[in-house]
Amino acid sequence: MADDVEAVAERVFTAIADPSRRAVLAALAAHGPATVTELADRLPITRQAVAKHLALLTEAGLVAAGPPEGRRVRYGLRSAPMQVAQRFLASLARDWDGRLQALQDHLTREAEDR
Amino acid sequence: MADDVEAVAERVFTAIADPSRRAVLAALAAHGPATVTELADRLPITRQAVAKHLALLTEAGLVAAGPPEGRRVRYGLRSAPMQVAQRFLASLARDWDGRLQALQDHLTREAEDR
DNA sequence: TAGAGTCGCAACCAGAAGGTTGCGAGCATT
DNA sequence: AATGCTCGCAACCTTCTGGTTGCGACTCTA
Repeated sequence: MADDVEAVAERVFTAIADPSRRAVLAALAAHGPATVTELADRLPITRQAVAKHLALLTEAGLVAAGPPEGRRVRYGLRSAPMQVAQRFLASLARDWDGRLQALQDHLTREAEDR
Repeated sequence: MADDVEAVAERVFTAIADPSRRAVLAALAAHGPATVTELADRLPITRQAVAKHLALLTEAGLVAAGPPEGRRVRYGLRSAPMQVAQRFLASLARDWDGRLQALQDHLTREAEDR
């Protein structure tokens, strides 16, 4: 299903890297679940543009379609993938700092040898 | 200077969303600071492609050019922006959970009224 | 001083991304 | 039955992006 940590993180990052997408997420966070047209009203883009962004956000797991109320479909936030991305970032930073520390030691040793 | 939290986070996210860029960062983390051509040797892309990615990564603050050693230029990792992005993610998730909790309460109250 | 290696700049190309417009189809309300 | 919504699909356009190739310039060393 290709849902290992890095894959999830990649989708989350590409998702929230776009300003329009962040605007969609912000609108959902501010006013609660909403339909496509409601979001299109609040945002400066077309309904179809919103729909495309919602598709991508759904793919990333950040958003999910609620139970269909007649013909209307409401989308809501899902914070689970964010925590995965967060952990990914944390482990990355940890690796870097470890490497940087090792490099620092290495340079120190080199300087002492000289 | 446009270096508020959201701007930094956006650059970091777009930076690490790309697989080639993550590969560059991984190479730097694994073998320590390196020059453009060294990185191009380890990766399946051209030197110029690496150079472009390094420019973007530098712009994002994730990488920095070390002191020039003659003509050679070594690039190293900087983890500071990662922590900014991490905090950004954390605050986002917190906002969402708060909103979701509020919505949950709202629905519960509505159900009880009925 | 003549190579060999490294770097930066510019042009170019194909494909992906963000966005719009234009439909046709399903539910309502009147 | 007719109007008025909302939704989904498809085509199209423009810009951004990842990547390559082709130089010219600089540094080091034999």
